[in-house]
Amino acid sequence: MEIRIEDKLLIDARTLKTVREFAPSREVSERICDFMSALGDGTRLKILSALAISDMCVNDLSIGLGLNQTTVSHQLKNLRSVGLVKYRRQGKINFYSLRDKRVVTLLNLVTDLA
Amino acid sequence: MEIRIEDKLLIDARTLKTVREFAPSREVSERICDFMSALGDGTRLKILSALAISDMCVNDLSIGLGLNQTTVSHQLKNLRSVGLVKYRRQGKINFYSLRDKRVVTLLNLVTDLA
DNA sequence: CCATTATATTCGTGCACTTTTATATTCGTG
DNA sequence: CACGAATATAAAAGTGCACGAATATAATGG
Repeated sequence: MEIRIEDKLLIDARTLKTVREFAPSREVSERICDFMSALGDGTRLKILSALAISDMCVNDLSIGLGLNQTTVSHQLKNLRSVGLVKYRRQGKINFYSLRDKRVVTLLNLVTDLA
Repeated sequence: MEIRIEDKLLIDARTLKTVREFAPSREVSERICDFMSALGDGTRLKILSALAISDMCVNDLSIGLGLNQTTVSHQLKNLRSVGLVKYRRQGKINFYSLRDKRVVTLLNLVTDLA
């Protein structure tokens, strides 16, 4: 009679099943990771914190936060790609804002936990 | 008369002041970033999702999730260093668990947002 | 149409992080 | 004590990513 790999585990088969079912799917996991990674960077955190107060254009973010313009532009692109910010164009100026205000809630929760 | 850099901004001085005051301090920002980065990795997310179901030892995590033992060990160390998990030793076995169940709440919130 | 302002993009570089391979450590058992 | 199991650590290899310099694009004003 053969011995399955699961028989070597300390946890029971039922728990293992639950663990595997609870695990986020490949796509969901990837979305979550991208989302969290976006919040796991000092520069992006600064930008988000600023946008939590007020919509701002790239130049204001750059000068107001003391960051290079290209750096801000880069990170805004990243934040856009994971859907954290949006912008509206007005002439030659781009006004950026948070796409979902719940991000502020999230940031507060994390600040408590961290 | 001199022109200060702030005079070039579109946002008013008052808003700028608020933005700068709201910005998390260096240390807080770093803690948040570390914390979020820890959640921004597929392997660590798997481990945390598993621990959300049940305390588990390294070997069970390794086999149950299909990951190398050393990889699990490394990532558990990372998760420990940001205070996301803890463990209790029992003989030669280390049982890992979530340090704060609110992490599950956080994960659910993020899953909604992402 | 030229200059200027605001923003984006391309590209190169350096650094940090993940993973793996190999080895060490710790603990239980015969 | 010798051995095997469970875990950790060290070293090496591969990868990704943030940042900045230079350049491009787009819009406005003269």
